[in-house]
Parts: sequence; structure tokens; C-alpha cells
Amino acid sequence: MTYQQHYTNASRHYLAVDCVIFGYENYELKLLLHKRPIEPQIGGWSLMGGFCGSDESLETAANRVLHQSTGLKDIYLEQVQAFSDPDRDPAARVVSVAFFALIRIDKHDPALVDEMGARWWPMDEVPGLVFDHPRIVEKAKERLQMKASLELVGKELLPDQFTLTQLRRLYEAIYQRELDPGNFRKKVLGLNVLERLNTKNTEESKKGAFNYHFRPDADEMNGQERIIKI
Amino acid sequence: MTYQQHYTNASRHYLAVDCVIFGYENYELKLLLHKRPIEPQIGGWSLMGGFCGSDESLETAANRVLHQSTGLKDIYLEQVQAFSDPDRDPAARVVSVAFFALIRIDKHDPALVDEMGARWWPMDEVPGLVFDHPRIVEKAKERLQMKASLELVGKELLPDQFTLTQLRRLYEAIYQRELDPGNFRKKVLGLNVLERLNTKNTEESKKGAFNYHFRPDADEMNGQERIIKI
DNA sequence: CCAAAAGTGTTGAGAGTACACCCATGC
DNA sequence: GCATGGGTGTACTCTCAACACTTTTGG
Repeated sequence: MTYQQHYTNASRHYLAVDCVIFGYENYELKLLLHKRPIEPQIGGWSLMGGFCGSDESLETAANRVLHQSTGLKDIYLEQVQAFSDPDRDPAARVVSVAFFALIRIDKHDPALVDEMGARWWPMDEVPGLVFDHPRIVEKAKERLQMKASLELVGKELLPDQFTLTQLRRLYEAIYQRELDPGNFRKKVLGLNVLERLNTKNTEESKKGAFNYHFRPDADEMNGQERIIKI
Repeated sequence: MTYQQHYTNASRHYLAVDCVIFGYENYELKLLLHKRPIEPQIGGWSLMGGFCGSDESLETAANRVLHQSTGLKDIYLEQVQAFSDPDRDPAARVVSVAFFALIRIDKHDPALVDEMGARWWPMDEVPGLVFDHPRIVEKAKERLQMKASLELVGKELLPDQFTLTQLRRLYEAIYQRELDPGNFRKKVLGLNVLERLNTKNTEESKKGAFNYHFRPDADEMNGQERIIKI
């Protein structure tokens, strides 16, 4: 057998990407979903997805899908995993690679979202989803929680300036539990990646809270810091 | 456009699995590699891999590859991620999904390994590898370290009975750093997943060390225990 | 007796948690 | 003045890391 035959004898598969798009608004973590425009399960709520082209990497395909559905480029994307149960899509054998994306809801293009029949859903009100998408969302959420425990997230989800309370509420949304305000503050400031600005936000409290932003020269949190050494 | 067309217009891809097979022997973490039997890069050291069939899940395909190369079934397998750079395989566009596997070297079939032109390589002596396999190995190693920090590994890598020193040496191999014997012992026993047996191993010390095994009724370490709560 | 691993105990530093408590201000 | 969030400080607990020390036994 020539090596060409070795390849050509192998089967070819439809390859899709599905994006779990997280956004944060009104103290809630949200998911961007749209109504599936084609059979099977037309009209069912679905993750944003699309097929991977023959000269695209999966990452490129995911970026394309994201751009089409939000109008945004250079979005934070992280691969979750491949889902390949032969029966996961009843219409055809499609292997899907899931990504999660972090979006600033205030920056995306609402017209485009509308046009796609899409909607932001609070994480704890997500409707029934088509195919194996519930499982994909579950895995993506776990990965987001993992990421947030290893480094300070927020740059991709919050406005350029934010208060520590806003950041805390984001973490509360990600972990779905309350955090002590004082302890959170000390912990986060100790990481040395935030910088206090001279402006205050007085919308959410009478006293007003200082705005912070991520230090542009962030000394790359050493990553492993929170991985426990057994 | 009918929905059938929606699918048939999409491109189809070669889908492969590559297995990063970890084993543990002589206090060293090892990798099972073989010489690539076909072009391109014939004869280069390579991960065990194979194409995914049209009715297989990726997990099934990985299990098949593992069975072919070690003679073992029911191996611990975990998906790492998909690698999809269009140029990763110079001969064709092949998307590969990587898995890592944990093997008891003493249980595998050495004849089969021989026949495949395969060899166990200590982790820190791994030769140059074909394609993007070095990157795949790197990612798999990170995942193994992550797994080992979240739960006690060893069931899949050590003999049925083992001493705490043997377990510690496994962790030292995974993390590539020395661990304090006393502290490791206390930490591990505190997890309450090991059970001391009445037998001793006197091969590795004059005094002899008690053998342990994983408690069959293991109360499922609560998983999140070591994920830090920010 | 000595070396070497097995196994136990002690101690100090640091992190996390649960609070108490003052500050500023809009109502 | 009082409720509300902003912000700081404190005290207790727990874990981890370092290391001393005792036990056992083959050579």
C-alpha cells in the first residue's frame, strides 16, 4: 500500500465547531444562543456553530463563527474538547469541537445578534438545547471555572474600568456562590495585576468606589501558583 | 437550500487520534513511541495513532489504537485536545485529536510492542518526534500534572499493591521535583482513599514498607477539593 | 555499629475565613 | 440619622513545608 492509499482509504468526516459564548451583564453570567435555522431540530435553541473549512484550523473556524454572530474580532477563545458520539447529530455524522469565548456584551453588535435570531440567556435560565449542546455547555462552564481559579479573569468580560465589587460579582456569577467582599478585595489586590485609577464609580453606591483596570504591564501571573502541590 | 445540502456542501476531513501513552517503570515516567511505518517522515519517532472510522467515536478509535499497540483493553483515557493546523501533516489535511493514556507497563504485551517497532522512552530522554507531536506531548503532560493535582493517581500506573514510597516516586516523576517523604505520606493518607495491607515490601528497604492499595469503596474524592476558591 | 529507608512528631510561616468596625453619602 | 456599599483590620483556623527524631534491619 502506498502512503497515498493509506490516507485515501481513511474515511472523511464533517467537522464542526460549536462556540459557548459567555458574556456578563447586570451581575449575571450569560450565554449567547440562537434558534437553529435548519433541520434537524429547526427552531431549537442552539450554540453558535458552523462547519470547519478545508483550509481552516478549528480555531480559525471558531473565530469566523464568532465574528459572524457578534461582529467582534480577536475574541478570547479556548478549546474545550471534541464531541464525537456517532449519533450526536441525528442528520449526519458530525464531529464537533467546542470552544468557549469570553465577550464584552457592551461591545458586541446587537443588530447582528437580532438578525441571527439570537439572545443572551442568563446561565441559570438557559432553555433546553438541541443535540448534545447541554453537555457541551456543562464542560465549557467547568473550564471557565478552572480558568478563573488559575488566573484573574475579567479583562475579557468587564468594561475597561470596573470596581472591585463588579469584579467580585463576576466571580460570584462564575462560581455561583457568594464571596466575602473584604477577603476578595485583599486576595485580588495581592495578585498585583490591577491598578487603581483616580476615577470613582458612584452609580452603585453612595460613597462611590474606585475604578480599577488591568495593569498593561501585567507581570504574567506565574500560572502554576494555585495548582496545589500534593 | 435544503438541510441535506447544508451538510453536503460542507467539506469533509481526515480525522485521526494520537495517543500519548504514559507508563511508569524503574522510578521513571515513560512514553510509548514507535517508528512511523509510512511516509511522510517514515522511520521518525511518533505517537501511536490512527484514523477515526466513520462509525466510531474518537474515544473508540483511541481505544482501538491502544489495543493494537499494547494488547490492553479498558485503559484509562482522557481527551487532551484537537490539533488542526492545516499544515500539521505535510501529506494531507488531517485533524488529530490527542488522548493521553495511563498504562501499567507490567501488564502490557511486550511482543506486540516489539512488533510495532515501539519502545518505552523515559520522559526526559524522548527523542525528536514527527510533525507536531512534541507539542501534543507537552499538552498531555500538562494535563496529567493537572489530573494528578486534583486527585490521587496511581491506580492506573502502579501495581495492585504498592508502597507509599513507590507512590511518592511516581509523583516525583510526574512533577519532576522531589517531595518530602513525611509530608507526602501524611497528605496522601489524609485523603482516605488508600488502605494499608498486612503485607510488607522488603525489596526496597531493609526495614520493609507496608503495602497499600486503593480502597475499593473509595469515597470519590470530592474533586473540587483542591481547586482554589478565589 | 552504621547506613538507609520507614514512619511519627513538632514547629513556624502563610493563606483563608469569618467577622467587626469605620467611612462616605444619598435619601 | 440611617441604610448601604466601600474599605480596613483582626483573630482564629488550617495547611504546608522543613526538619528532627525514632524504628528496623541488612550488611
